[in-house]
Amino acid sequence: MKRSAREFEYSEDTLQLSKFAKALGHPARIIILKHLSNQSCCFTGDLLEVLPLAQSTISQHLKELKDAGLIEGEVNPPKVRYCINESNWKAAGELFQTLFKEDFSNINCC
Amino acid sequence: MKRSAREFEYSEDTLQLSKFAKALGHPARIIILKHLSNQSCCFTGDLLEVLPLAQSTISQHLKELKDAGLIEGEVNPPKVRYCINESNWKAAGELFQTLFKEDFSNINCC
DNA sequence: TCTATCTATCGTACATTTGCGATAAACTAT
DNA sequence: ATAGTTTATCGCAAATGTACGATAGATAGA
Repeated sequence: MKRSAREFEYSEDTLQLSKFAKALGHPARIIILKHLSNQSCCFTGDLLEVLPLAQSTISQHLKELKDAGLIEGEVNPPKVRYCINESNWKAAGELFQTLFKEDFSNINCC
Repeated sequence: MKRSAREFEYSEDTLQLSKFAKALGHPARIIILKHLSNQSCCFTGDLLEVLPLAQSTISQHLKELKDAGLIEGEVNPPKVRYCINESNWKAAGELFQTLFKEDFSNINCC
């Protein structure tokens, strides 16, 4: 096994899953996603009412969620409406479900 | 809404979910968890054969997974056997499932 | 006791993340 | 044109994450 992270290729699924997970790895972003998936639909920056963060910080979190593909924004000046990106959301859900499908209930381990 | 991250309390579920997600937010740790959940059972540091990383780095990743509660290690000198922490694994699976349960299939959005 | 094996931890370097205020950009409405 | 509203981006500081080699600790076996 190569001892260099550079030349190694993780599988596409592994990379995708870790990317989604990383995007979920901050409580503010969980709040945003919960908010977006509760609102039956889209949404703009009244996140300022929901999160204890500066506008610029929230904008940054939105950008990360967008870069991860979990949400998308529709410019509707001067506002921007954010929604869950449904296909990627579905894909993410499936990747997590696959990872956690083992239940170990009948395995006598350790 | 307070404009200070310090004094704000995220809900327990949100914090727990983001903590689990953060632990999953690196491909090496995904590999480790997949490996541990495929082996029907426990495991030690033959992760060196699986990952392109130095032993110390792998040890660090294991520590993060352990700190997040996703795995546990049983010292069995000079080796250490790592296993999925089943109850936390189950809890994590449920938290993710809850987050992703919406399917949006009948909502006309954006 | 000495050696070999396995793992954790330390120290270090570099990159990324998180947060803020200030500012710019884009459009509406006056 | 001007002013107001909303959001993104810049610049900065502090904290955290990632990776490595070197070293320490714990134990089994010679």
